[in-house]
Amino acid sequence: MPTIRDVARRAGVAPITASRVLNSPETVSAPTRERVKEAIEELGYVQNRVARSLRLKRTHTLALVVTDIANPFWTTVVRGVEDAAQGAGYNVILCNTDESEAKQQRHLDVLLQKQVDGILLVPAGTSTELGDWIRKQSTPIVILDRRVRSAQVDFVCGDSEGGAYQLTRHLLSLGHRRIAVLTGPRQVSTAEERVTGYRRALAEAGLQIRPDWVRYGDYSQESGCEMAQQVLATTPRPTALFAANNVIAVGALRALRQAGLRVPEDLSVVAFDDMTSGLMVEPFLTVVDQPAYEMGQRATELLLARLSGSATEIYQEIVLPAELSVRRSSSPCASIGQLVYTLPEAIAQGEEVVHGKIAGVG
Amino acid sequence: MPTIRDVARRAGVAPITASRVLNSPETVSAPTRERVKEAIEELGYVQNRVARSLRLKRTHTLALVVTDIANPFWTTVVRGVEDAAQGAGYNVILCNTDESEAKQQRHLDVLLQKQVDGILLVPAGTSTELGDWIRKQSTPIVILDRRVRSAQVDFVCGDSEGGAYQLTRHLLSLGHRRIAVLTGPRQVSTAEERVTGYRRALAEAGLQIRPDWVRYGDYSQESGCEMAQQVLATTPRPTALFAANNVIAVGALRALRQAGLRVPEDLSVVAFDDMTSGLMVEPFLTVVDQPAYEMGQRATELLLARLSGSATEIYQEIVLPAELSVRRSSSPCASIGQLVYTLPEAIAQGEEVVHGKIAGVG
DNA sequence: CTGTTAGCGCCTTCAG
DNA sequence: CTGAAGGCGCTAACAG
Repeated sequence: MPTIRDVARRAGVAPITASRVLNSPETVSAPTRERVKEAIEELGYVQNRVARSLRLKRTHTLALVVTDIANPFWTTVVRGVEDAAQGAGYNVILCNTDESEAKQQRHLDVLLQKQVDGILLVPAGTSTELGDWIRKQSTPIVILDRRVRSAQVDFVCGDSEGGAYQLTRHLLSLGHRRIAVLTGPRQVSTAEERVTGYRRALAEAGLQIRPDWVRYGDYSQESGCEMAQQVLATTPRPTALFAANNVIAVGALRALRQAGLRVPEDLSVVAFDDMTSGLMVEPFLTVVDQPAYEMGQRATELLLARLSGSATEIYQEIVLPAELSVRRSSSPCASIGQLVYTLPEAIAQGEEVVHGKIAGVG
Repeated sequence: MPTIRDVARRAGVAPITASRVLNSPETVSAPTRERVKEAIEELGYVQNRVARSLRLKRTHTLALVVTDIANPFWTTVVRGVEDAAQGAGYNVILCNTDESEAKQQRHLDVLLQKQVDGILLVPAGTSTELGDWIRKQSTPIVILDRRVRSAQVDFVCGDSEGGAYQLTRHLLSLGHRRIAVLTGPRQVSTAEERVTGYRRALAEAGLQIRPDWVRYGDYSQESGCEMAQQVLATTPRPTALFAANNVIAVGALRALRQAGLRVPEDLSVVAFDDMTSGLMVEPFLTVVDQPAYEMGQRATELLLARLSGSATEIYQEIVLPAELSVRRSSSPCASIGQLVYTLPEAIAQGEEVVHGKIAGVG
């Protein structure tokens, strides 16, 4: 492998001159430049960016640490990150944590050792002390999707609460009153915020929250299936299910099928996150869709801004809107045809009210 | 950022000793080792792997260049690569080419400059001279999915011809005679091999190939939609469509819906590649599924074997079997209820035979 | 078991 | 506009 010295020798110049031809050609006279370029061509010289990185203390490489790239939501985020990074001349190292904090820490350690210029991180599991750890690092880190405690960090996410609120409102507007939510781990902000949105919509409608219809799991298919089975075992059973992500939704739908229940005839199902990016022929599931691509893109732009030092000192929090797509999996509630939004309306309709809440649902 | 010299100074040893504690602890006496470890701890020392890579001429980084990570097939391959790489202590830089050879070459150049230890490449577009280029490089490269000309390279792929043959046989066994194939670019090996499998199955069944039922496109949804429209415009129109990948299938299904045709009642549809890895609730499409995860895994293992020099000198070609999953999108042909496999059988059933082929279909 | 020397390939400084 | 010297942080090779 020829080095820049070989190029220089062949062109009859000093190595630094060859270097300049590569990195700031305008500072070299045209004839010299030509000779160097010829030498490069003849030798098939390939610049060694590892040496360059060592010298410059910049690798032009970012890292993206996600829970699981196989989830189409993350796939799309990855694509957004990739495109934004490539556009700015950066490469991306991809890592999966599978929600394991140990794996996450191992990845982060290696990434810092490899001197990546910045890290985009979807915190795995609970990641309790991650916030403190991040603040100790000098490498810029942007957090995606899930809030970390003590949030003195840049953060980009979708509107979990708002999206959950929209989905729940949608179900309410279809006349559903008995709505269960199947969510992720209690410590994961998205899981909790989606429950919050659900609660808000129910509260606004004057409905009580029934605790056994709020189930926490681990964002896995198995968990979705189990949680669905659990809420189906309650009496009266819910008329609608809200799955807090796409994977849970799949698990829940499996449980429903196993129970011989049809969607939406017997039960409506709605979910957070779309299933696949455009590869669905006739999308079935009513969802709120987060702008996954944009999330990756914006997060990367924010990270790059930090790298170039052009970002303000204040940490940013970017919340992207989630958009409702009503499809076939949600339909009017068979038992209750009428929407009940407010307590006064409920009373007007002759609903029984107990302790300021509509009875018979909690 | 403390360096290994700082650690050494603090521990009262030479830098090389500190280095040894990191890289081959067993060669250092226990007490010295402890002192060095303490120093590392106290200083919060982080090894600089860029410097290490420069010295060792190994980066422990692989590159994976795919056409589009957003396609769930590639997503799964990526995951297989990731896992195999992580397991062996390697990181993966991900690049998308979007079928652009220019983009591909830009990526490859940078990756070589970054001194990646090996490259996994899904050749973009036609990549005519890629084979020659690869042989010139000293960096090990494993080709995925698509054959390159002059194949003195390691290669891992799914069984395109066999899979296409299976799908076509499946349609034939349902009584279909008028089967169109919608494939990718003529120069892409997978596109051509899938047509070959289709031809073989038809030939075996004694059926003529009708040229306007063999359409070449570019593996895009638009292309799939257009090709479907084109074959639908023929008379008599096909009773079954074979889409040579999942994206084409989606485009074709869109075209069918726009034309008001039901699947499978009016037309059967089968496809190469599954849609999403497990996120489909009730998979609809009959497909042959390539073992995408395993493909990534095997390719990575092969690459790693090359890196460690343990691989034989002979280039390997690994062809993984594709597996048929019969689902709802394919059903018995309405007009012909009976399977015709061989010419003699056809004659026995009173079919008109012209030039040794069954008439009325070509 | 430990240390000295030297150099991986590049680019910043400072001088010509 | 061009060059000489030096060092980024690390680890082989060779002493001791």
